[in-house]
Amino acid sequence: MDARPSKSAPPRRASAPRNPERTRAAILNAAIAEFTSKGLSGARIDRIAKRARVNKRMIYYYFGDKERLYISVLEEIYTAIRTAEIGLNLTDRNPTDGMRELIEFTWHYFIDHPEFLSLLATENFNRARYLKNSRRIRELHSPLIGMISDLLKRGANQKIFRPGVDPVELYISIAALGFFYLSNRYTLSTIFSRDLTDPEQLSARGQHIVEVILDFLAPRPEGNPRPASIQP
Amino acid sequence: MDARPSKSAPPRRASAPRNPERTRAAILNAAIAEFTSKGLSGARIDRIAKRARVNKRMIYYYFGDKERLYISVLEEIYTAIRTAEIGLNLTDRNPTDGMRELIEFTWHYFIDHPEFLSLLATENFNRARYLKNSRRIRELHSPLIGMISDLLKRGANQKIFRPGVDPVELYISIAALGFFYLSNRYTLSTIFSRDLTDPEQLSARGQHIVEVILDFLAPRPEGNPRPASIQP
Amino acid sequence: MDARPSKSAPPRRASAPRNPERTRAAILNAAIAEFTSKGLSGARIDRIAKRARVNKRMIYYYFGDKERLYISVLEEIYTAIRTAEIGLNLTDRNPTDGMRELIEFTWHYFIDHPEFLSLLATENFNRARYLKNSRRIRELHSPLIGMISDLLKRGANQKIFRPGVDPVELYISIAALGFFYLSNRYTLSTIFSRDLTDPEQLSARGQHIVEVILDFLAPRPEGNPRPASIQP
Amino acid sequence: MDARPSKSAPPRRASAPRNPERTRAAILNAAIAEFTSKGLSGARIDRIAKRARVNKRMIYYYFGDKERLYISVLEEIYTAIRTAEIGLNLTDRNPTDGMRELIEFTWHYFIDHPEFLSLLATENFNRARYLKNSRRIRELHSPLIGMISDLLKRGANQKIFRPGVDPVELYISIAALGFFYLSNRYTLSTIFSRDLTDPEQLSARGQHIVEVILDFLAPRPEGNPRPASIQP
DNA sequence: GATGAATGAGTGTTCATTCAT
DNA sequence: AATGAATGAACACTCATTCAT
Repeated sequence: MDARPSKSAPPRRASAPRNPERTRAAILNAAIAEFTSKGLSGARIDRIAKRARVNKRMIYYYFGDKERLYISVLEEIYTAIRTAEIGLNLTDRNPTDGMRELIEFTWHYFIDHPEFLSLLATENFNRARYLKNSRRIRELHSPLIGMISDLLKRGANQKIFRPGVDPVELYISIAALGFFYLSNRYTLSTIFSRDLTDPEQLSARGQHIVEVILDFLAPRPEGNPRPASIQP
Repeated sequence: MDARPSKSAPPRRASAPRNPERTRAAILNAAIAEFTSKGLSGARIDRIAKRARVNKRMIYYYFGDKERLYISVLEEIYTAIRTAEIGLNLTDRNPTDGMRELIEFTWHYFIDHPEFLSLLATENFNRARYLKNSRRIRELHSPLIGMISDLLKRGANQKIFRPGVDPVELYISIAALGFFYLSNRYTLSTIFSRDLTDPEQLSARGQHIVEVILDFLAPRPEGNPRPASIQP
Repeated sequence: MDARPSKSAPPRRASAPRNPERTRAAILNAAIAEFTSKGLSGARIDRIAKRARVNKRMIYYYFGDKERLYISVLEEIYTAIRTAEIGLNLTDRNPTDGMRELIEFTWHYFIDHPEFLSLLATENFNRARYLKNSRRIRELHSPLIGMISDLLKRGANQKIFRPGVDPVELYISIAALGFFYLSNRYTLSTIFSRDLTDPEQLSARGQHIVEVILDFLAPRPEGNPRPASIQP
Repeated sequence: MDARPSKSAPPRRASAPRNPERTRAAILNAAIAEFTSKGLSGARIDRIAKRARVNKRMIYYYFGDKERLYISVLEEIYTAIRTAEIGLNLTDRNPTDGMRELIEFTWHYFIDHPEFLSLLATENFNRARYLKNSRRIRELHSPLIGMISDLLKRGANQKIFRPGVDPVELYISIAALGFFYLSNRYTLSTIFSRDLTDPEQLSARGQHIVEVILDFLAPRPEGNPRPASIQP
């Protein structure tokens, strides 16, 4: 109604104008939140703009379209976890300690980064259609496998790990035991009438995962093979 | 469906008109396919009607709206897996055999029913908002837990399973090791450059899961605690 | 502001509801008007809906999208002129009379149907991209060429027309002399400071066109070739 | 443009920075191309900037807005053809030769300058709304009419042209026979299944136009009026 | 003179749902 | 029980134009 906007109340912005980096980051963060909570087809460009306190047009200016914004989000979150993993520096530890740390790190990373779980669920729902179009992603993951291989090798040499364990298979199991629990806790809590989000439950789950993986890695006692594996 | 197609016959339909049960079933199956491949927000009522060869209006006639149709789909697929599990009749087998059978059944059920994985992913994405509104679901799952409890108890009594294992925690791990591998195989295949859908990979994964779970269930050898669990 | 729409004034509609043919026709006529005045890229689906007093969604229901609506418009106007031409029944007249009638009909059709001129201008601007995709168009135009060929043949036999005139080339000239004058009258009026839309100007132009074409068709007088064509 | 591309050179531009004239010309040429191929409402400021290798803001700096840029384009192309016509120097030739040269020049100018045809089509589509706002345009066209009047007068005096021919009407016909053929060749080729763009067709059309116009200009043979013009 | 960043009002199109028969 | 027609609220994306430097 009033043509003269009052001096005292200019609308606050998350990104100061004329600050491209901040604008871009604000959009990216808003997009992570939106895609996390709504998925790809459920996400709304309008809401992302509002969350980022940015003109909708800017999203297209910086990212092209919804799809490429989504791909940027994927690259962002994958880069984040792989970067954090490298910071673990497991190569200096004894194999068991190192393995336990990796397991616990993974578990806590999943707990602390629900957006990672959610976005991966979304992307797998789409059969990784968008991830496949990302160039930056491919080379990102070999350090992780390298670290795990190193632990397994040293552990086998010291006879504290069984030999012949495949690092990819193992990592998938480490991730699976935590990822599935967390990403599916909503239906699981409902059908089993147990609140899996409860801190005690989470803590117990963490120990369970460590135990399951380390039991699997333990070498078979000589002359005393596990009953489980000698079933006819 | 019609064995005698006459010349003047109108185009065949999945559901003969004036056959309520068949119409309802056709809609439900079409909805399962659509929600599986597109998710909740991505699913289109129009496409479901087309898939079911049914007038769009019929969906509202039989199911009320999109949300209630989706809930019916959830009830349908949960009923299917729990019914199949009861058919296993594990109570007559020795604990190790029974456990292995349950693990393998679960793994193969997941492989054979991608709609189950996909719909659960969708529902968990929505934090089980719709499942919670279903009355039929709650009582469906206790037989499964009952069966697992029975196996664990008998195994512990015979000293072939370690004592004190929680049946819900265990089932979650059994499911996790297969579910995560399958539902996330698209991103995993991409980032690790390995085709996880390959039949050999699937077979190896099945054996891996059995081994991981049975290793965990194996009792600790007396005087020979696993190195893994005694790390300082 | 008022949530209760008053009984007395339900918005009038051009097309009664539940009358598909009328709805379709209303949309088509509105589209002709809109594409005529704004062109393809300037036309607005919203305005067409408003003109047709129809819900915007109905346009997509009946025509698919803007492009297919535009193609339907093209088919409509081409069908109209070719149908009108067939009604001329020139085959019963003497060649000169028949030719004059065709010329005058064409001239007056152009005057009376500015939408025809405008839509053809639009379509040629797009290099007939859309016309080429129309199946219904191709066979529409041979009757016209057939009629002209008949006139030319009879005229040549009676020695009142020169022989060897190509009917397509001739029709293009007949159309050109009227079409260009009318479609370009706006810039021509401006640059030559003469109101070409004035009825007297239009009438004079009609006579001019007849004269130009019939002069061209007249056979060369024996031993008296036209000076124009023997210039060194 | 630059003959000595140095190694460290920044990407070449159509307009070197800080060179106002070149920048302006680059924009104008890019605008001609864009308006020619897309029309007024279809033209995009962004694309013009890209074509001109110039910052979008510069267009506003030099031309004010899209509309004024478009008007500048119109002025440019009209100036070009009228300037070329003056170069013909018809006043020194005999009337028939002069007329034939004017006809052929016009025909070839249209063939060689599709942007002229296209932009006039666009402008007439808008009923010359923008041309009317141009001051520079009005006085541009009298030399052409002067030249035609001179030819007609001399021809009539020498009895090789019929008397009383209106120079504006005649020029419109000369232009019409070529302009319509070329600007509408896309739909005409489609509906008559004949490739009007073919060089042979173009050549035949040129001869046809000359013949039609010169036939019309030829004086009526005494005592032998053309049959065409004595119809009751 | 020149530029990257920012904006608000559209654009064509889609969707779940309801109406009338 | 079954159907074609109709609706309004979104939705992703675009555009000419302006701001700040």
